[in-house]
Amino acid sequence: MRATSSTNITTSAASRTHWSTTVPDLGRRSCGALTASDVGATVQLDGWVNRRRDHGGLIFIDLRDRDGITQAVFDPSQAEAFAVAETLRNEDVVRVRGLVRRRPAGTENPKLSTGEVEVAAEGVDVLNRSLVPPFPINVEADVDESLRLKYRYLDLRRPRLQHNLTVRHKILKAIRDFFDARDFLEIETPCLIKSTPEGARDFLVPSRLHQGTFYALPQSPQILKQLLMIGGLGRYMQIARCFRDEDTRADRQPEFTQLDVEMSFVDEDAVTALMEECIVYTWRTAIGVEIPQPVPRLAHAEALRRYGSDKPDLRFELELVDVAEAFAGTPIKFLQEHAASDASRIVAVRYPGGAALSRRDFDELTETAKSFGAGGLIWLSYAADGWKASIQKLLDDATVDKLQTATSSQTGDALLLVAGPRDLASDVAGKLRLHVGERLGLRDPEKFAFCWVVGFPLFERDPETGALTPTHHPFTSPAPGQEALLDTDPLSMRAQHYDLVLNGSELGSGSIRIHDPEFQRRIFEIFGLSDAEIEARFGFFMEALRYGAPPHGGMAWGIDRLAMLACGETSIRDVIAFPKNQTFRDVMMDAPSSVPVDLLRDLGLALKTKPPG
RNA sequence: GGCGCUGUAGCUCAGUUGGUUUAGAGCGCCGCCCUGUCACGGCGGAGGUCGAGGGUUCGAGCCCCUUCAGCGUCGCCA
Repeated sequence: MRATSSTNITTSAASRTHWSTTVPDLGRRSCGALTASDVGATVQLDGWVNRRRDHGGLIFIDLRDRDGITQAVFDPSQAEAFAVAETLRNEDVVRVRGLVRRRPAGTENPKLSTGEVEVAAEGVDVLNRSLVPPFPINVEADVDESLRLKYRYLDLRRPRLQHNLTVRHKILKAIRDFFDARDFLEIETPCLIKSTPEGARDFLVPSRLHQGTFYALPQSPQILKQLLMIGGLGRYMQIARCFRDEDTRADRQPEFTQLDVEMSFVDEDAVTALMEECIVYTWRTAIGVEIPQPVPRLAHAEALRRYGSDKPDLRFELELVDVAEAFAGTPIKFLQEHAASDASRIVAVRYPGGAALSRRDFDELTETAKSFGAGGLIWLSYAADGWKASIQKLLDDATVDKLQTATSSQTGDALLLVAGPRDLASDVAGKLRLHVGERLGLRDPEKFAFCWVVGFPLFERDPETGALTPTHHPFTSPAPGQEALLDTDPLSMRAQHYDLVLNGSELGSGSIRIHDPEFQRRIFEIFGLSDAEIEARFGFFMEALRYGAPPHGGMAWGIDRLAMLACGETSIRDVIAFPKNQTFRDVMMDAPSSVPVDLLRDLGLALKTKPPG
């Protein structure tokens, strides 16, 4: 579903009338260009038959191209053209010549930009015929996505995808213009690189010339852009393709596009300030939306406390409220324990108007909370005739009043209470907050609420193994002056890391990088790498750090998601020209697919698993 | 990888408790008619391995098992 289908894409006057390189052909027009001021001109239109309305003695052909739709009228007085028009069908490709004339009074079509006029056809060439398309091109019908993907070239003819790809182009153009104006160089980095143990699984490319060895496709240009800084390029950007061989998931593609940026001699404030300017400029230029500045900055801990998420949706308030105090003397044992423990939280999510919900609604909310990982949910409602709660008999008026004051609840509101270990309670409450926001229609897709989240911990504990792992990637520098904590209290270290968040989605993240080789080596060690592994996998990088690596930092944005949100779409597949489906297959080309045995032999490979089919 | 939902005409879908003959509808498609439509209109027509395989039953689109595909969701993805 598109929420911002009304977003206007304006096309410049020049491209409207002459978007072909065909010269000289002064009569050539796009199908969205003609207006009353063209009346009297003889023109030529090339396009697809969007629809034919055959009245027997008069035939209307709606001619469509990317720019719009123009009505051509065929009259028996032009016998030859009329005879051709009788044979036209949807998606045939035609060239129509004729005179632009004003439509008869009362027959104008206000739905078309060209609706005041029509072309009285004098001649028509059929440039190509079309089979009957497997799904309608000329109406916004609901079509199974796998069918759309199989015939992607037909889906691309529809206005929705043409609009989305236009917006995406404008975003990329705005970004490039922005960085070009600030002395950044767009530098291409290779796609055939070395496999390095990073976060995700690498795609591998077997080498024919060096059998038994493999290139890896980059998960991101991370190391390469750091090497560009060591190479003294100073300011780099790239619209880069990245590849990760991970398990499938909604809104994930095995290849995706990143804006990649890196700068030397900068600190966190410099990078975030620049990137903030960039997003403001991009939104303004690409979709005409002004982002209020400054973009709010939230500390990581603060984001978790107030919103229960490190990527909070700031389109609405409904902040979480800690209410442990109200339960200090409660007879309810588990609440009393959580209230007393520093490792726990008791969090209230206010549900405006929630007192009107039925018992059954609250039961459903409880199930929802459980699906988020909660042990259970306590609800409390402030109805006009008194309060009600899931633990009615265990609550007293004083506690209920305290809760109402603490959460600024009004009569008619409800509270959803979650108690548990700090991280879990925050997470569940944060998800409930989003759920309530969703139910109340507060997550308006036409609203854009950006924020920065900063001050992430440098390390976290792997919940399964208990081992220390970098919160983001192993190249992130700790906050200035904290290096010594590595030996004493690593979990207290803050990272010079920053996330840009939009409407509850992480759009991108960046950091100031480590440029000290010894410190980098120690981080790799914590990452679980032995000296031998560091040498084998990152030896080239470690060596580079020793040749005068400048301080540097940067950021990367997910362009697919950015474009998706800008277009008001809910799937990144709708802003990618040729996406893979949910199982990462290209159903149009049929990829991945088996290959001839000779190719494998040339590569020195043999299959252990027979390909299907 | 786990769980859930879906699979019937080209498309979007209906199909009752397992039992009316030839499995329906709208759109699309084909033919004929129609000079102001723009979701044109009128009349007529074609079009189905009910995802695949197996089972239960006198009888299966419907129930059971297996399998394939798609979608959604969670794990996973620095």
